[in-house]
Amino acid sequence: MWSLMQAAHAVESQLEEALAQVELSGAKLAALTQLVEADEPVPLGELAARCACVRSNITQLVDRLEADKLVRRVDDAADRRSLRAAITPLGRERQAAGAKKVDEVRRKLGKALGAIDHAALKRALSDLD
Amino acid sequence: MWSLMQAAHAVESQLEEALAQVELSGAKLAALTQLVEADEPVPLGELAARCACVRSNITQLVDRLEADKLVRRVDDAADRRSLRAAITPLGRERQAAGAKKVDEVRRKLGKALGAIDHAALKRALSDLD
DNA sequence: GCTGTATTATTCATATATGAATAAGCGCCG
DNA sequence: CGGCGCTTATTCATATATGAATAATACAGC
Repeated sequence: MWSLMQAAHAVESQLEEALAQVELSGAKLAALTQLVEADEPVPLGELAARCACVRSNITQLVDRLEADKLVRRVDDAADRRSLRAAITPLGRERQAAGAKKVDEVRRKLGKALGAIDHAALKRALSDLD
Repeated sequence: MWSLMQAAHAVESQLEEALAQVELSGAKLAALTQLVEADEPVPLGELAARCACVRSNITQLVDRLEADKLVRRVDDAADRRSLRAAITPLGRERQAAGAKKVDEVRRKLGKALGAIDHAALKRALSDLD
């Protein structure tokens, strides 16, 4: 159990370090990736759901992304309560750069990680509910 | 890679949830456990090293543990810069309760996790440096 | 013994996360 | 239509983590 968590932690560190080289964090990249995949402005609540976190977290994350000029808040025409996160051209670029970094890490660690029993891991996951 | 991290994340959630039942968090239990194992007051910098985190983190963590009456700061006779974290009787009780909870989780997840290739995980760990 | 460097803990700013409380707007039901 | 309940996002308080800057103390070498 502890080795599992140590390994995951180590992988996370590698990812964060690689992403820092393009001025991103895991959280920021995750949000940007959702926006790229949606390919249209996404309501903040929806974004929270897709990032599997609570809304107040997204509020702050989008604050920071907006300060970085990677995302803009746009009004929702249909519902005045709702704001949508719209990715900027710079945001798209940054997301691509981040995805590339992640892929490099994935490749670098692929061999060692590939040796882990994937089926066992999946079973572990299903046992956690 | 993603399943590894998901699995670790899920295990962490289980642990935090179990620990919450005895009013502890992972971070608090880790610190208390170090103090129990040391069996004497530990300088805060030393505690930071053993918890694998930076000093300022320990400062805050010990603030909270002190507020919980689980730990006391005591002066170091030999070095007036240094403060040591001393576990209280209540702290010992709480640590024991927390360790028990962790063990329950370990047992509950042991079977699924046991099927993971431990050697592969260790190799992955060594490849991360 | 004094001075400069290193080490101690703390504070501050920041990032990420949660959950409770709040404010604003939507929509249904009577 | 009007009010009430739900959903929206935000704010606030808190927990955890990092790293930079600060203050106090220790210690080595002159």
